[in-house]
Amino acid sequence: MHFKSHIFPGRSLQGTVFPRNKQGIKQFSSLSIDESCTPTITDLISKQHWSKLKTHVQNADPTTVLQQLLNSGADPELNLRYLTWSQREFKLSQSLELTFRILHSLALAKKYSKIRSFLDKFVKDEKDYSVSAVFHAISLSGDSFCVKSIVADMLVLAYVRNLKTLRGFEAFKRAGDYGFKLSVTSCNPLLSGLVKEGKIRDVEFAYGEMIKRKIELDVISFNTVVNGLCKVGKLNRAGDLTEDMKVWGVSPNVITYNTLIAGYCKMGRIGKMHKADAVLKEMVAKGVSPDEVTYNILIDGFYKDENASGATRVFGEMQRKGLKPNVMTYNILINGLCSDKKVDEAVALWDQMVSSGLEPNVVTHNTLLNGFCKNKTVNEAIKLFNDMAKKGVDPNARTYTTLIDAYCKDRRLEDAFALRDSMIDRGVFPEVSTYNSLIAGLCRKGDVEAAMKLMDEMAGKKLNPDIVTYNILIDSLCNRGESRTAVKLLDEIFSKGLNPTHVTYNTLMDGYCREGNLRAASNVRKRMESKGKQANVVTYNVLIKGFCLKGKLEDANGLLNEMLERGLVPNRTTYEIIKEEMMVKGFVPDIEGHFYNVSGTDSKRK
DNA sequence: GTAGGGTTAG
Repeated sequence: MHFKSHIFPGRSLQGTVFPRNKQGIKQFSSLSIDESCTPTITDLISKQHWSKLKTHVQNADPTTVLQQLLNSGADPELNLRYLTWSQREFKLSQSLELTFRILHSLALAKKYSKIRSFLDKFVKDEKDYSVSAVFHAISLSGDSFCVKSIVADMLVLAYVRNLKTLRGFEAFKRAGDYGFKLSVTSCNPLLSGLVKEGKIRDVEFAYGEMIKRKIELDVISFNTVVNGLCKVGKLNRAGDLTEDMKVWGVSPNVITYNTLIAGYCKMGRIGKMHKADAVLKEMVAKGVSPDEVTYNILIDGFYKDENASGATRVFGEMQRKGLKPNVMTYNILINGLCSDKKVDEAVALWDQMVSSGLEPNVVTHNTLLNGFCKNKTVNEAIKLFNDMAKKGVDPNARTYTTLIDAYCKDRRLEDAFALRDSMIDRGVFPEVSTYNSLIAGLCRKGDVEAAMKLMDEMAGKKLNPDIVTYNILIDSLCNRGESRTAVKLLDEIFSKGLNPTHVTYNTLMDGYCREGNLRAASNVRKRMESKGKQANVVTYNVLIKGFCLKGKLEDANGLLNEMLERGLVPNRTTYEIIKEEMMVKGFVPDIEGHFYNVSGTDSKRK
């Protein structure tokens, strides 16, 4: 018997005009429903007799059938099953209204996991639905405001978990418009997603909204926002937030403090490790005990600040406190020693690590491998690389990239490309950085054509050039005295949605400086600053060098003063560039490397 | 299952 004739014998469904309820959803009159029909359909759905169901409904409008099911009060789970089946079978999208009415009824029945998995698929292949249309559908989906909030909440989470953070944020805002109450369970991942995408303004907006909407923020919410603020260098705001959270009855925990410490460590400011140490003292004073992570962050911070003795001191303190160094601690130490060119000590530490019962992981291997490479002992690196296979530590893309880069820098391009082939053979997929190393190698050789060919190969593998790729190209052009061509790449960078980094601008400035075009260099600086990027130490080094080369020592000195006033720490290069000139002008460096003006009355210029 | 730490390319 045919489904169509079952419901409305002798009438075409499509032509039927149904009365609408107040929400504008078509409704069946109870009189027009053949009571025996829905049980048949629900029975077929529950038994998953899809082909029978298909013959049953094929001449009916699938949407109308869905409405029929909804209004018959059938099990929402079966309605959902019919919904997904009909969409797949008839290659159509059921209306948002009906879809969310089903979700509403599922939520009423507390079948949350069904909703979760449905929404997961929904946000994955949702076509042109605007978030506002979806929210309109939610608002019409039923009577229970509370249940609608739950569905909205799950929708936000579904967006975020499927990396559609922007839509998640949009949904978060819409939820506010409708007054739906969201939970920290979805807001926290949203905050976290926004932080990962560097959308700190949105993070701050969402945070403010959460407070306004009286969503009870937990320690994770605060820590996520603190982390976001730290990532963009807003350390003061991050610190304030740590105070604010107490007002909301949430106490900072070890993760809050670790995040702050890491924030200070990553900042290129003068006295940053002093600040980091201050946070450490503060947390102890507040009764929060530092853990392994705290010490790992500090050790790494001291090494990156080129303060090996500080790092050693903290490492000792960690052990005195009874905290056991873990694999990551050793990785940090080994990396620190390698960057301090003390590869032998790094190897000794590796042995110490092994004898303490810890197993070097792939990062440990990559770190030491890199140490060997950077210290011109590529053969040692190869030995270590071969050891990995024996020990069953799988090399990853970074392992290969490190070696490939070393080969390239060693002008062994053939070996580099052979390694690229071998990694592919072993199922390790090259990354953009792998190609970047190879492109840089070819550029160094002056083989721009081959570099371009490699870019095509990347495109074929769906690997998009990143900002480093462009920086390499820019550097290569600048080295050939084609800074004017290089600067044109900036537009292309923006058009690809990439953001130039300090390196990008600094490389261009360096190019112009070496061409003696200080005016163009300072224009690049202006352009950089107009994008909200302040000159960093390298910027100053490049410009100071440019001025020195032109004999404009007054200007060079002015730049040095400017960088000191801005709290930037001149590095070894800065001093190497200007040492002679500065000494001539009556400045001598002190032990810490800061200049005293011995001829003037100025106090120490830090 | 939710928040913090380490390795590559410029």
